Formats: sequence, structure tokens, C-alpha cells
Amino acid sequence: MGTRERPLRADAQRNRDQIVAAAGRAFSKCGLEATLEGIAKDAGVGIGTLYRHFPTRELLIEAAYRNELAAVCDASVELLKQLPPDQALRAWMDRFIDYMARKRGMADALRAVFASGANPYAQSLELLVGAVQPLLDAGAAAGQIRSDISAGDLLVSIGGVGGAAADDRDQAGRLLDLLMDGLRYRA
Amino acid sequence: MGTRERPLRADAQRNRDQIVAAAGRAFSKCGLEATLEGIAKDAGVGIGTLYRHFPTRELLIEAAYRNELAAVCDASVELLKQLPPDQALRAWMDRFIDYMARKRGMADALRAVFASGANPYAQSLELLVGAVQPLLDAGAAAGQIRSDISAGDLLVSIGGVGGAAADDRDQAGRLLDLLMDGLRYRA
DNA sequence: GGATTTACCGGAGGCTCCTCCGGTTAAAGC
DNA sequence: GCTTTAACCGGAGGAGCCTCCGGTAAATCC
Repeated sequence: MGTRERPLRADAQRNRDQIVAAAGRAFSKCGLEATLEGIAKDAGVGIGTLYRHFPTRELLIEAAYRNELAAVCDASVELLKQLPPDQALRAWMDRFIDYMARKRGMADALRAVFASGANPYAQSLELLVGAVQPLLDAGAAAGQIRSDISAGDLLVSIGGVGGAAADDRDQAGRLLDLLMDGLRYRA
Repeated sequence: MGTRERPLRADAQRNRDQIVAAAGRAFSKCGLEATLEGIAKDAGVGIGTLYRHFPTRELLIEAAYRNELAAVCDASVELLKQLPPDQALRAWMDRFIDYMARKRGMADALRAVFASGANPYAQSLELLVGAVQPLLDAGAAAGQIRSDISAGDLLVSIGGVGGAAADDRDQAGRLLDLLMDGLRYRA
């Protein structure tokens, strides 16, 4: 019904991506006080263009959130290409903490989406598990980290750190290092 | 802290009453789609005047609702002055049904008030009980209605009729007549 | 009844939302 | 490379929200 027969024109896709990125910045910084005209300006498009891509504020918030989620999920594969598995995992933890901070900034906006009947969080846990699993597998295969921790347990651990040390990025870093040492210990 | 030292000027009080009445009409007819500019126009005042009396939409909705509640509560004493007790009670039941219809119209608006942290319904049951009790007492004293029904039970009965026959005013009237006969039977 | 004080009024103007439509440009075909 | 088609753009304009401030009038005092 809403499925599109042919992909967006290149300029349309580029504008859409710009809008989503600008929305991510605005909603995580200002929450519900972000204005659509401000987002359009930041994205370098007209307000009519923003409305053609995203007919409601809620749809835009959801797209912005999913974009942040996709970015943190995609990062795991990228990092594995560039770093040894254990260092890739450590770097990914930093990305995840950053993602949590932006998600916190968007909390009111996301709540408004939920109140309107949509579920912006649908499948997010599955996606995150799917992101972290390759990091764990590669680390275990390389003998760099233990092989007996589940992706779910690890995500909860990192999330705990991200929540507990939300106000102190350095402290969060130290706690992540400690967590990494725990993972290395029985490799 | 917010208590006023001296009563409003006469023109201010008159404007305030006009605004509340116009708000009652607008919110029960259009719910959350009622506009403040439209209410001000209907009340015959400027938008600045409306904002001075009611700095937020929620405060106006609450005032409009409480005005409707006060009107139906005040009606019981007025009707007792004009009619024999049993007829006064019957007439009051009609007023209450009308009040319920307007309240239903305002449901979304009242929900928004509740969501903002205020309770527009505070004390409404006590006020309604206080309105119907004199009608019951006068009827019992006159030997026109039974003396063993509580105000609370009667309100629930009338409310049941108002809800069940929400779409058929004639049917609601017939059911209220039936309820009156039940009240008269053991007088 | 007139003067004074200040409570009160109301609409202009700026902000954000949202739609509409004339103009632009990307993509496909020849 | 040119033409054609239609996807796409974007900003003007109207609606509603909300504040500010010059003007009005109600209430008090003499």
C-alpha cells in the first residue's frame, strides 16, 4: 500500500538523509521543543520538502531514532574491518554509550511517538543483538575474549554503565575498560 | 500566593463569565479542536483578555467543566423553589443528563487536563451528592418518594440511564420516568 | 461630578505549523 | 545530446498560539 515502485531520485534520497540527520541532532538536543522549520533549515531544504518526506512529526522522530539505531548497529561490522576483535568491541561500546545519550535526549519526543500509537522501539533489541554478536564471535574465535557471555547479557552490562555514568563520560570509559578486562580474563 | 485581595472589576467578571461559557460551548462541541481565538471571538473579547484570565488552555478547560458542574448542582435548589419535590427531582434528572452529554463532548479536552497533572474532577462527586440530597430529603418529607435510597445510588442510576441511552434523548426520558416511578412506589 | 489611580482591554506582530502550486531538475528514451 | 515526463523542490500565505504595550474605563477619593 505504501510501498514504492521505484527508488527515490538521487536528490530526493540525499535530502531525506539530510533531514533525518538534522532531526536526530535537533531531537536529541532539544527534545519536543525542536521546530520543524529549524530542522528543515539545518538540513538545507524547504519546509515543503520536509513535509513531503515526513507528513507528521511522529514519523520524523521515529525515522531519526531508527537512523541512530542503524548507525550504531552498522558500526560493529565497520569496526571489525579496521581493528582486532577485542579493540573493535571496546570501540563499539563507546558508540553504544553515545547512542544511549542521544536516545536519552530524544526521550520526550519518543514518548510522544509511543503515545500516538506507534512503537519506535520495535525490533531494536534484535538489531542490537545482531550487531554485537559478530563482535563476540570474532573475539572468541581469536582467543581474545571469553566465549561464554551472551549478547543480551553484554548489552545489559553496557547499558548499565551507560545509565549509571550518564553524567561522566570519563567514568563511563573507565567502567567499560573494566568490563572489557572481565571479558578477557577467561579467554 | 495567588489569592486576590479584591474582587474583579465588574467588566472583568462579566468578561470572564462570557469566556467560560463560550469555552463550555466550544469544548463540548469540538473537543480539542476548539481554538482559543474562536472562543475569544464567541465571548466577544480579545485574545489578550482570554489569556489574562486563563494563561493556559488546560486552566480554561477546567474552568469550563467546573462551570457546567456548578450549573447542574445549583439547579437543584432553583428547581425546589419552583416545583413540588418529586417534579423538581425529575426535572433535575434531565439537567443531569444534559450535563453528562456536554461532559462527554469535553472528554478529550478533560483528558488533556488530566494528562497535564491537574484533576478537573476533584470534589465533583461530593458536589453532586450535595446537589441531589436536598431533592431526596424534600421528597421524602413530602411523602412523595421513598426515603431509603442514597444520593450515591440515585446518581449511579441516573448516570446509567444517561450512558445507556446516550444516543436517544426520548428513550432516556422514558427510562427516567420509570426510575421516578420506582422512587414513588414505596413512599 | 471631577480627578486620579490602576485594573483591564484587545489587537498587532512574531513564531510555528501546514498546504498549495508554479518552477526546477533528474531520469528515461531516442 | 536533446526531448519529454513527472518526481521533486521550496516558499508564500493562512491559521492558531502567545506576548506586549498603548489606550480605555471602572473604582475610589474628595
